[in-house]
Amino acid sequence: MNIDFTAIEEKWRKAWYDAKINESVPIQGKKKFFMIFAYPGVTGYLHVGHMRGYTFSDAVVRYKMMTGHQVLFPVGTHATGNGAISFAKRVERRDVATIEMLRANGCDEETIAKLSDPAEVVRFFNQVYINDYWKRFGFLSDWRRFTCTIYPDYSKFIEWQMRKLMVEGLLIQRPYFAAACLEHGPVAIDPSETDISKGGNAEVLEYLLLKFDFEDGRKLVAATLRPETVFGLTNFWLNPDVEYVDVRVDGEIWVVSRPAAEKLKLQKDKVEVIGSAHGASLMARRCKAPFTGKMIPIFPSTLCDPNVGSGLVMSVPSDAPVDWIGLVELKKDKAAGDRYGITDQMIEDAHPIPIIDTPGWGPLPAVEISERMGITSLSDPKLDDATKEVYKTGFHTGVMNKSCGEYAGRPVEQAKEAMREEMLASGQADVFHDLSEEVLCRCGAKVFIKKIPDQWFIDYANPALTERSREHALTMKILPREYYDNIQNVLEWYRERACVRLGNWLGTRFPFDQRWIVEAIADSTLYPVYYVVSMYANTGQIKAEKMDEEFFDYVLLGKGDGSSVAKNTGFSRDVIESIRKEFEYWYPLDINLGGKEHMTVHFPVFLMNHVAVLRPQHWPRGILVNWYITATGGKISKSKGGAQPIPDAAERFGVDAMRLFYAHVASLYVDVAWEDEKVEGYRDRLEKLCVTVDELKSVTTTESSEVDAWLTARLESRLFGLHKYMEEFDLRSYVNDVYFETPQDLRWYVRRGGKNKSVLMAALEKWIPLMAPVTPHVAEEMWESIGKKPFVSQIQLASGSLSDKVVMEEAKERLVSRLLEDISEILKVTRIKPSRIVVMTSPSWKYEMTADALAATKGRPDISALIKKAMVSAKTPQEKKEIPAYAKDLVMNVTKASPEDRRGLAAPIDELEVLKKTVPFLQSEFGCEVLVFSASDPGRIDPKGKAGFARPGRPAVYLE
RNA sequence: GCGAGGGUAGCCAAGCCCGGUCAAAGGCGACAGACUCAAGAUCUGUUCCCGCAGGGGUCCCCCGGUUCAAAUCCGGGCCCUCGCACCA
Repeated sequence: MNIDFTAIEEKWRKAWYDAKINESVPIQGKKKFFMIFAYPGVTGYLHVGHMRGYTFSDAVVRYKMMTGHQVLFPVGTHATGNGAISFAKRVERRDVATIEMLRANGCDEETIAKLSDPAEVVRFFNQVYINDYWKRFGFLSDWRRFTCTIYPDYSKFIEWQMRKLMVEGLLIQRPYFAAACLEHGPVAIDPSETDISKGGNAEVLEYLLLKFDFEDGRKLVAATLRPETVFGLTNFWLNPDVEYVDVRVDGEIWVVSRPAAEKLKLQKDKVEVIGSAHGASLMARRCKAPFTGKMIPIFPSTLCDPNVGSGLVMSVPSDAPVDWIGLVELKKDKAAGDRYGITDQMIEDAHPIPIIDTPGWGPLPAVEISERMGITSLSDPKLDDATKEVYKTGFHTGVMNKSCGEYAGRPVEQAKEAMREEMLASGQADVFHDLSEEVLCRCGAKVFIKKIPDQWFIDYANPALTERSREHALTMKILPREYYDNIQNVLEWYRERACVRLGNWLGTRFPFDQRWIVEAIADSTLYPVYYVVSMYANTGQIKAEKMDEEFFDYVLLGKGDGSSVAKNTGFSRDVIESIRKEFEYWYPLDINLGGKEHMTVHFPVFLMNHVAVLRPQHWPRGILVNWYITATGGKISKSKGGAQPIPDAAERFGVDAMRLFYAHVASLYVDVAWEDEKVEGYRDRLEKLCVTVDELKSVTTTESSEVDAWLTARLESRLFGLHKYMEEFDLRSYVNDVYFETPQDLRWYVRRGGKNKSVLMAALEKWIPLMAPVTPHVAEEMWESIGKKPFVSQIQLASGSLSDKVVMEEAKERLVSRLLEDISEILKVTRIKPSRIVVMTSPSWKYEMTADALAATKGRPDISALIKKAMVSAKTPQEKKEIPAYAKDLVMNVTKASPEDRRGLAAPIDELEVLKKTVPFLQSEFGCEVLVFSASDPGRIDPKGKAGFARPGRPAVYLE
């Protein structure tokens, strides 16, 4: 069969949206379910991987809709930041990759021309996301509520949120050191290099500047990451070929390199270059080390890079391989020594001083590792690794040794921090930020670290807020389970977070200072709230410019007076009241689903902002995290492309096949590679199911059979299990049952001789709706094909049950299928072609003993009690002989039995009767005569004495 | 640096929290049989090793431990992946 999935999708999509079944309306008194997925940033086309989480959400929402809930499933987009701006810039300068990517996605030239405007970029992609992705996939989202973070009404909401945070005392100001281009302001340093043209992997390093007193009162300033090593100082390094400058800082005169002076100007107030000093002139003189007061000589080193740190370096040859090798080389270089007046004795005096005891290392790790790695020259590239290794092990496992004064005996990790504080407090040191590698702005200019003296932060470290959030998180449904635990730690460790920024960004102006734009995380954490309001703004019933603090306070916090709000905003009182009522109805948010990248950023602040601003009854109730769909070779990247456009994939595989793939290919909580063949497999599966439905609905026979009751019961029990899965949002198990196990049931029914039209139709009427959450288009089509009225999407699913009757029917059929397996196994092993099969059910005493064993079970049944009881009522000597062995066997089986087996064994079924009715089926399966006896029937046919094998649930078999 | 997750049969992937139901679900692939003129589709069966009676052996990255019992718990090791540090 060749099914035109695209046509089916189009048909039902249109039908749903025409009938507006996606529009959310509160029904007071009815249960509600409110779910969102973390809206995507508008930075280009999405790829097939992104649809995983979105589709999962839609499936959950559809399921909820079919189980008695009014649902709200709104969508929006996030355009704050520089994504659209940098996209527009790439288009403007006709960036080849960007243009090609647009064309590959079917974008025409006229549109491309428009996309050099960021606002157009946002408008364009908003439309792409809605139409080409979400509607195309049949989402039952309420489109009337769509919002975007740069809409004016959304901005009003963000302003309100910032005001509330201010009132709560959660907005604080303090200095901050940010990467910035002097021309273009702050830039983001990240591997995708959206703002920059070089240096995406750079890190911001925090150096400590140590001040060394020089004889004339100036201070030589060395930058270091390891202040604790001052105890091992032996000398100072300066580059004789580099120009150094005198800089006036806070009344002191510092000597640093010229680039360092420029950087300092950006990070400290009133920094002034007042003179210059050539490195060579300082050679062989002495300076006084901070902290220890030791006098050390100044030696030349060409390795002092004026662009790194301060351009001056302190030398600790015991723990820094570079310093050690520097000394070794200097010793060999007589010419340099002579030139600068450095004697052998001076170098000799600069021998390494052991300062840190590190397990597994000798007293001088730098010397040791240089020898081990065979490093003898400063040009050896292995120096980097050597330095890292010594630093890492020393920092984590080292202890300051006895020559470290009051710090002796303290772990390096602690000593470092304590010494830093002490030197800063005494004015012997200062802090300096620098980038670990060169970073260039898009404009080509160098990026520096710049002090922002008055940066605003949201105080997520606030202890009360943290505590309340953590407590609330414990009451939430957070999946996967690991994250439920881990979010406690994330919340605990969460620190102040910069919430506004300068520069050219899209977003909302900070209400307390218009120079700032609210940062992209800060404006995307409380927003589920806004979907309640957005619909009214979209329809023009309320106007952005009038949405003031009083308005939001009233509808979201229940504060104030409705008539006053109406008067001041000019909005209709009815509208205001219904927004407020809707908010009270839909909130709190039941589930927020987002990718795993949100675990340490979005989710914690999402939670904390709710806790900070809203009333407790409106705090969120659940978080679901999804892992990624990756490309076979690695992560599918938005910017780097390489993945097929979503509409193309939809056309090629069918939307429902993709939806099925997402839902079933793996648990939500693992990454999984996208493979065309797999998706094709799911498409084939769907086609098969369509065929199955077609065949079953065409059955016209009305004869009843033994298995009619079983099929009905089976679906009851499946239904019951499915709801259990969905309580845990375990869509994968749900799909496995609906799409793979249930068709097996139907096949078994037919194989067993089931052919009753009305039983089959009843089964289809139960089964097809179960597919509606995951493959809704195909489900609607099937539903229609069996003569039902649309929409299957709106059918209420039965709850299912595990009643005694259901258990008994399942146990009966299990008896039959197990017998079938046993016989097949024996046939396989013996390679007999049977002429007759004899089946023997257990003697009654075995049933009795089994019942006793099951009843006794709390832990293990008592073997001897079972034996004693059976012996008393034993009728024959043969029986007495069998009892002990059987009892032992039974106890083992009962302890190991699954709940299902246990229920089956306990079910009161007459095995002899059931099996006698199965004789025709067995005869046709094996093509020979089948006889059924009780093992205690004197007339049984059992020449090889197999009757003893009989157990309840597992009759004995004799073949010949 | 700070933090998280993971290594299961030819492949993908459940199971692990709550030890016995586990030779380990399901899918894919492969093989065999049925149907068919044939192929495809579909259905049935097999797919770690041994076995002419429904059984036995070995197994879930490696090593060790706890236990009557470990894929599952604990300790150590090797390897992989990912998140964060004003991209969102």
